[in-house]
Amino acid sequence: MARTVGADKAVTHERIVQAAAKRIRRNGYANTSVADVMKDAGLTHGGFYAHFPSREAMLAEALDYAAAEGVRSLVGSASVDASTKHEDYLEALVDNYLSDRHLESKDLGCTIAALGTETRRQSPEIRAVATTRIKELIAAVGKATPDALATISTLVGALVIARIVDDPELKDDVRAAAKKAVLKKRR
Amino acid sequence: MARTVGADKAVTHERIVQAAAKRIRRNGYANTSVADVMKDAGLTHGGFYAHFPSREAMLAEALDYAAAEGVRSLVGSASVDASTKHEDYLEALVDNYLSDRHLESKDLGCTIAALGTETRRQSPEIRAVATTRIKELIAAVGKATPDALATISTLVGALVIARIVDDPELKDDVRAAAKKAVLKKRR
Amino acid sequence: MARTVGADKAVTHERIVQAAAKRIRRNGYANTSVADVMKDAGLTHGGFYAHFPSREAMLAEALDYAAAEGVRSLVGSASVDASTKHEDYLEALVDNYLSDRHLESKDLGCTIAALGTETRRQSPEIRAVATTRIKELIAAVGKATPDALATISTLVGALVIARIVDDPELKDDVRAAAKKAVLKKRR
Amino acid sequence: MARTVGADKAVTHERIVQAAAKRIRRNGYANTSVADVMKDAGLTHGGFYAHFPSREAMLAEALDYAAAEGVRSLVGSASVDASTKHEDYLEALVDNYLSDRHLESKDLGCTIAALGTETRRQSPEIRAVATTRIKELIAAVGKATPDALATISTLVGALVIARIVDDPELKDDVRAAAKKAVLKKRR
DNA sequence: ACAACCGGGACGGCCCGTTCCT
DNA sequence: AGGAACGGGCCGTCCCGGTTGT
Repeated sequence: MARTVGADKAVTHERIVQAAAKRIRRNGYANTSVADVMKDAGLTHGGFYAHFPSREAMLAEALDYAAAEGVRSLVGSASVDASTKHEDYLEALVDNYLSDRHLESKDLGCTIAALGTETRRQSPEIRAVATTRIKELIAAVGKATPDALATISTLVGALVIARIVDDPELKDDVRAAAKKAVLKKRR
Repeated sequence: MARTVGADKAVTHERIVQAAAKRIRRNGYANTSVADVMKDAGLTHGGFYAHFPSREAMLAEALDYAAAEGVRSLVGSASVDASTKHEDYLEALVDNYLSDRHLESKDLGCTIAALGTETRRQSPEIRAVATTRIKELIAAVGKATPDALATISTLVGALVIARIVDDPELKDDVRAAAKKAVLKKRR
Repeated sequence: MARTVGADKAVTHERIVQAAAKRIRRNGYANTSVADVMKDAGLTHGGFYAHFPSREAMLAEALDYAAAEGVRSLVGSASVDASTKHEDYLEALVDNYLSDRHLESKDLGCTIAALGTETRRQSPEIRAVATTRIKELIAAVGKATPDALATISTLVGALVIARIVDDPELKDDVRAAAKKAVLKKRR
Repeated sequence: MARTVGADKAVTHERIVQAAAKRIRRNGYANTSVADVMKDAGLTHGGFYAHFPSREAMLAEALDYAAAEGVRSLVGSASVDASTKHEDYLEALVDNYLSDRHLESKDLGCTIAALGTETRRQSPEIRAVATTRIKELIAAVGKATPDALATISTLVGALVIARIVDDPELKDDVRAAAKKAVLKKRR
């Protein structure tokens, strides 16, 4: 549709951000080049600086987008409604987080488990974005358990470790241990 | 520069590995250049390929060295001896892991918390090294608690998160929650 | 001592400087790219930063080289020896400066007439180099006439103007007027 | 931005030329980008090619405008009227040209002293424009002295040199020598 | 034989002049 | 006249061989 020209630009901007959000989770910040992102978005690298003042700014937006999506998918996927009991909700959430799909996912999912150790070395702007979204995540998980901080820590750590190791059995053990630890606390 | 004339080749090799081990934790794999490492080691980058077949191989050795050191420092710092009670040992270990010094440390300490999310994207060789060292870490922590897997997950996750966020209060909350969760399980 | 290797590097360095010295006079600073200079020097641009910390530093060296050569060619070409009288020396110098060869020269000759108005906009480092060489030029011309400053100004101005205009007659008029003005003062 | 709705196209054209005229004197041809000029003119760079067939054509017009203004300011500032004696007129003109204000001026004043050495490397169109305006300048100065060509050469050369050097004393010496040389000839 | 070094090719982010389509 | 996009170029950096002197 030939809507407003400004809308076109906003749409393109969003497309770039989405492409970048995928790329950073899959390849990390350092291996996310402007040209690659633009190509993923169906554009050439020439027009990039009409949309962002710098690569840095794009990365910040991409992280924001990715992290928001991560929170949504974590909370939302735990098919929850008003009638769900807290215990069931928490268990669904944990199962979702530690699921094979999430574990193997490369360009979606939790940004802490995907970019955590790299985010520390990014600019203050990016870290501020991360901080905001982490607080959001904490608030969301807080609805399921009073131990949101420890729960998130355990889940993130387990996923990071499980994603590193090449031993399938160890992968499973880590996840099982994390699940048990998180749910045990509820008793 | 004829400063390494008397040096054994193995010694030079080791010096390069140590320099790289520091650099990868501080800057990540991607931001660790051959030239920088060699400069840190007091050499020129010209002779690098006399010591390693590729940058990749150096990174693998560097991770191995860094991870071994990480395990040692984690276990060793919790000044433990045969007479120490398990509860005290675990608490010392946790306090050490979550200490300000470790949190702020940039070129030393736990390699999972420093390089975890990047290691997933490295070569199989590097991941194999990581896997071996992680198992070693699990065994070491297993001497302090039967819940080694969950304990490590929680600690790693907490440190990763605390290192990302720019909110000091949140930093402390995350660490406190992790400590409580880890020690509570012992009761 | 590995001086032949080092000498090789010094030779290459010099070759790059010479190529750059030609290029800046022919094309100006702005149109002198690192890749072009390296190509002129028979190299690829990949190795450039082993010889210079930055393009800027190369430009400064290139200007220094070009200006020194300019002074030499101006003074030296005025075939002068101990027996030459001052009047003859000055006239030879002026004729040389205003000669067709110098006028048409694109990559050799006086750097003030070639780069003067661009040098003003360069970095302080480059302007410092230019200042030093200009003082050298003044001293050299001062051996031929007490009015070195005015003489140089007139000659430079005339050459700049003659090089701009596309009217051959005007070119000649400007040069003739400058010559007359410079030599008249000696009477 | 509908701010030029009522503006005549010729007016906009003129505004662009004026902005470009300032920019080329301040930054040189090479550092004058289409986008910057348009921004200075209060427009976006999208509409540029509705006014000029190319950047080159704009530069030619800009030089023409700048040079015409340069001639006007040089002759006009030497507040002259029919009753002014030639000697006084010439002195006023020289003082004006060598004034601190003109020396320090970055986006106004004599285009030969501002763009001389760069103009040589521009297209024939631009050089033709320059030639025409230089002849105009010669005619204007010719009303004050029969030695217009030498006078202009000396003044331009002095200003170019004084603008390069970073030594304030040398700056003054060059200007003083040029003034003396130009006025001495009248005796 | 071996370590150091110079050099090469490629790619990174950023910017520019220009065109197409409104 | 504007907005969006394109293709190419530039500076700087990287990882890695070929060559050379010891």
